[in-house]
Amino acid sequence: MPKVAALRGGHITLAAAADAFLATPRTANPNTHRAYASAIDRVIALLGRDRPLAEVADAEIGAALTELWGRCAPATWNRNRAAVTSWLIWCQTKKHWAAPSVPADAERRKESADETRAVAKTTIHRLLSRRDIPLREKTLWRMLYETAARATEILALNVEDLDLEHRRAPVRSKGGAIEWVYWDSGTSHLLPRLLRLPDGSTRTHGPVFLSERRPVPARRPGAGDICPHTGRARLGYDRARVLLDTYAGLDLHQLRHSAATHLGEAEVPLQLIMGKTRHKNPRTAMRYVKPGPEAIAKATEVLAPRRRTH
DNA sequence: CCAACAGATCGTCGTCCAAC
DNA sequence: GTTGGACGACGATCTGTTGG
Repeated sequence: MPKVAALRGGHITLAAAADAFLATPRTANPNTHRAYASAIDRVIALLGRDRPLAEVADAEIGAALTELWGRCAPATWNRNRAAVTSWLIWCQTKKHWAAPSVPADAERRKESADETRAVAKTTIHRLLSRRDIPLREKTLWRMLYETAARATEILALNVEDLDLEHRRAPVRSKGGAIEWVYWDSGTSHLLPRLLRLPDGSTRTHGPVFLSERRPVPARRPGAGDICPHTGRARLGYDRARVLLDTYAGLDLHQLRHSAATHLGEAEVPLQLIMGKTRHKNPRTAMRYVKPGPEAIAKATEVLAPRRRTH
């Protein structure tokens, strides 16, 4: 490192270096900026905001990362480590400041793909056949399991989206493309009941899943999230999450993951499971497909030479 | 009228996942 | 394998309802 650059870096505090980095627009997405800011801010708070950047040793960066996120999941560790790495490399290469590096021993961790938190098929079936579950929750959970869709996608559905005859509905993916989710007879029986109004008629428009209370004036949602028949607001993700947690101790995502896992256990081909879950990347879908001992034993039989009887 | 309650929402941080 | 944008999780908090 040239002496001039080292001198320039010597006057920069951690806080100033962080501010300079974060003030430089990197992406248009505010979430990314927030994530970077959060990670870097916690590190410099630990090390001392007013310390000169040039005086911080590599090992201190490593120790700070370990203290803050050493016990978090690998994905979290890697993400925050990447933010700090990006910041320090920017200081070194773009600004030519004397700055520490993320030490080699604070290496990236493997994001193991084995924990899917899928629950047993019997657990799902027992939950869905319970009699103390209100119609709305029962329909939502069954629909989530049968469609293997993300909870936000199902909660975003409107009555006019539902193709009840063909047991399917379009969901909009990120690129704006239309993808279809499919359900089975269980959901098919429940949906008409859910859409029925007290006077016997049927809801034709607006959110499929509604909150139980009228929206409070201070938090009135947009017109598209209000049922034109009842004035109720669309059921939100968070409320739906609390309900499933309360009744069953499960997460909404576990219904989707369990569906994919159960399809895999039934030896449904990976391509089909990907079609169902609408995963673009086989690696993602493969996380949920874990052949059990029985399936492996059965596959082994294929390799055995045929016995011939003479 | 008040306190307890429960549904609904917010704020913030953690995790997922598909493009690269 | 890496990255960063999108999305989920979860405790805290807000708000309307209910029973006394």
